[in-house]
Amino acid sequence: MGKLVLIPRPTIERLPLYLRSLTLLDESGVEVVSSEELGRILGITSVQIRKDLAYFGEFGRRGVGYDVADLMQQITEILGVNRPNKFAIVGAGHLGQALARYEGFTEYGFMLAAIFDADPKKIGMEVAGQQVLSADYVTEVVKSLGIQIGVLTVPAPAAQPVADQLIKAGVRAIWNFAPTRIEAPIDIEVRQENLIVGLLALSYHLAQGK
Amino acid sequence: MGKLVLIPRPTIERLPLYLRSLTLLDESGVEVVSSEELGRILGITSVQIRKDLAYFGEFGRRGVGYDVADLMQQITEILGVNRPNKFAIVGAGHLGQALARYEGFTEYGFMLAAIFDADPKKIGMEVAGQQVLSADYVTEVVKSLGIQIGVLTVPAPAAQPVADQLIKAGVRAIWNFAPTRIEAPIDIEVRQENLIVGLLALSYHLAQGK
DNA sequence: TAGATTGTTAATCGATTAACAATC
DNA sequence: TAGATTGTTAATCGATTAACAATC
Repeated sequence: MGKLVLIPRPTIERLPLYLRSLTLLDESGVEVVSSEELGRILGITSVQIRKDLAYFGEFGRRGVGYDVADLMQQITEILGVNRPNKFAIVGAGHLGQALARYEGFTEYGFMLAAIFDADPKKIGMEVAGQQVLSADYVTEVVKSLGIQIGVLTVPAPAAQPVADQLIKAGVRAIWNFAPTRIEAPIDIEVRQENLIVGLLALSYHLAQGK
Repeated sequence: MGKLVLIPRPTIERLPLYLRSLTLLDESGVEVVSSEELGRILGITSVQIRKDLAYFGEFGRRGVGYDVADLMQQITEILGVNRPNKFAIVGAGHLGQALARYEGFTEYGFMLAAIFDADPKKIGMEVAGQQVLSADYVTEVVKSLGIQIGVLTVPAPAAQPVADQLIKAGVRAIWNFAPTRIEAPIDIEVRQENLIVGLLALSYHLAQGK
């Protein structure tokens, strides 16, 4: 049983969009939505949406559409946001602090369990209800709190060593904002988020006069 | 002349990675690099790199490799980072401030030309050497300073109206961090950066016990 | 039953990878 | 010349879109 077909990465990345729109629809009292309507809201074709959902099951009713509350529930479970998820931030600079205070994460049950920094000036500071801890305690704290997700907002040279510590401490997923690739065992999910890429891609389009 | 072949989006997004690695190589005195070596550094196959570069010209020397300084220069021009690029941030919350202070952008010649917020408490605050201006002046200021890139770090409901103002003021590219789609004419390049997507995609992998 | 809309199979499109000729 | 490495053409792979049967 289980995943015989590999789910395309783009499909996984669209699920959060579906979830968000469904939540908004639910809040405005809508009970049923068609893939056509959902597609209009998100700027995605209805076929794409049906194809994506079909990877996980038959959630709709032919001739009718999808039950908003039910589909929300299904996607919530698929994405694993039906339970609190603890994450730690390493690097309490501007970006680390901004992510720590980002309310969107809390809405989906993500809890900032710890925030670390190597700079003595930052240690002890309060950020989003958490005291900044010394980066020396990453392994210890992450292990004892059972934190599963690590967010890296450290300078590039620190990224790999900190990632190693996080992995050793039991983290299973790493969200890396440092502009450098990190190596990790295949069972650790690493997501590279390079902000420079975003800005330079925009710049490219300006440069092409497009 | 010109773009007869459409450049794949993934190719454009890899160019900044090449540029970064080349800069590091250049700084450590390396003068020539092969696609093989560059690929090893970045975790990308050498064929991929050669294919990507070939869209823009013949930059290498067969049997030798690529001249680091020359290739840097070429990519710099392709990406349009060979001249100062002005950008404005709308939304001086935590994320907006973090982006305003992000030093990586400055390194590539991006200049924060203005930062705006609608909240009277934030107006007048100094962020990264700029006073936060009232969002009422977006159109006026963006137009008079000739700002071409707008960064949106406003709440979802404000995203579209602010985007409209930016476009009216002459912005040609928008980097949208608000978790909502924005509509824009096709000649305006819009990049959607949804942080929730990143975290939920990681969560998905945890949920699948992968 | 007729109309609407899903879920699935087949066709197309786009990007990556493989193979290899060109050439330094 | 032999070895190395690029640039390009062809093959493969993966994702999206089209077509349509199933069914509410």
